[in-house]
Amino acid sequence: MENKDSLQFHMNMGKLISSVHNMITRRFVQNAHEAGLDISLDQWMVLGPIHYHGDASQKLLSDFCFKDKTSITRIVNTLEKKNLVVRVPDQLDHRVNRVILTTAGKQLFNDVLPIMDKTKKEVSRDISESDIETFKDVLTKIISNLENE
Amino acid sequence: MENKDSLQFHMNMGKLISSVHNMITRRFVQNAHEAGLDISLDQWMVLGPIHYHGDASQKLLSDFCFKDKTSITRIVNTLEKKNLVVRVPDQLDHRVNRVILTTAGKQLFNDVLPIMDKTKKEVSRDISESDIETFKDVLTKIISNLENE
DNA sequence: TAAATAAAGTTGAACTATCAACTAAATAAA
DNA sequence: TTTATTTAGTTGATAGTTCAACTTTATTTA
Repeated sequence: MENKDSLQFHMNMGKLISSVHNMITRRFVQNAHEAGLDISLDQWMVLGPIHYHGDASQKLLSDFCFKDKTSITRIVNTLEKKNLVVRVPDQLDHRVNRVILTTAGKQLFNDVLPIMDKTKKEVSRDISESDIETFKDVLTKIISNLENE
Repeated sequence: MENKDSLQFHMNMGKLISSVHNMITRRFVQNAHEAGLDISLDQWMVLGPIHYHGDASQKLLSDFCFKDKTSITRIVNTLEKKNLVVRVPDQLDHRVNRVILTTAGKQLFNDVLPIMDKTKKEVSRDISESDIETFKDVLTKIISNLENE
């Protein structure tokens, strides 16, 4: 495996991020699956803000998750199909959907929290607090670098 | 946008990585498109190792890119459809495909290199060398944390 | 050597991402 | 007020991801 390691050494940032992204996604789904929970990382990333906001519009979810509105439409479709959320048309602005957690959705949210923690621990094992901080700072900085179109 | 910023502040690592991954992908494709080049980040991530190795098997590409063999199959399909690569059956092991760059593939590779550089510069603008180093170290460490299944 | 197992790729299905084109409703401009 | 523009969301098309099931070829092992 020395060959692979040496290749890895040459990986650029984009490839590293993409690889890490895929690996975290896989590990999260795997951990959830082992706990008998059926949820993808993207579904979770949308479910969180829905829980947090109470009645988020899809536009807000889109901004918050840095996902395209089309992606949000389809993830909410999936969540709705699984009876985890419902769309409620806004009374004032008829263009807007408010996305609300069902009881099953709230239940799942609470069940997934420890899975999230477990995954987070596996990801950041043997990495110092200060390195994690720098890591998150850099990620945040990259977001602001790329945000202004 | 203070609201959005404060939300961003609460983003956990997984969400940050996922957001950054999506944003880099988008920016790369956008930069390529502005230069008249039609290539996705995933296609680029596979094209690179093909160029580097000369006659990589799909298995090697899979390991190197940390992508599922199914993903490699489909990305190579796309690259082949665009006449950028060809699959050549291995003479010794008939299970193996060797993936080779065509002339057009080599040309595109060279054309995309500066796009990659430009994107890299945009991504890492105003981030110190040492923070970038820490950032890459953490990514590499996460990969090794998650690699052992 | 014959049978079992492992490895390299492919295919189908379900989900996500992105782009472009679209509908419907709200707001701005004339 | 009527028209133009913007905004929220959906739909269709194409590409990539993952899982499971499958084919074909190599390698083990009995």
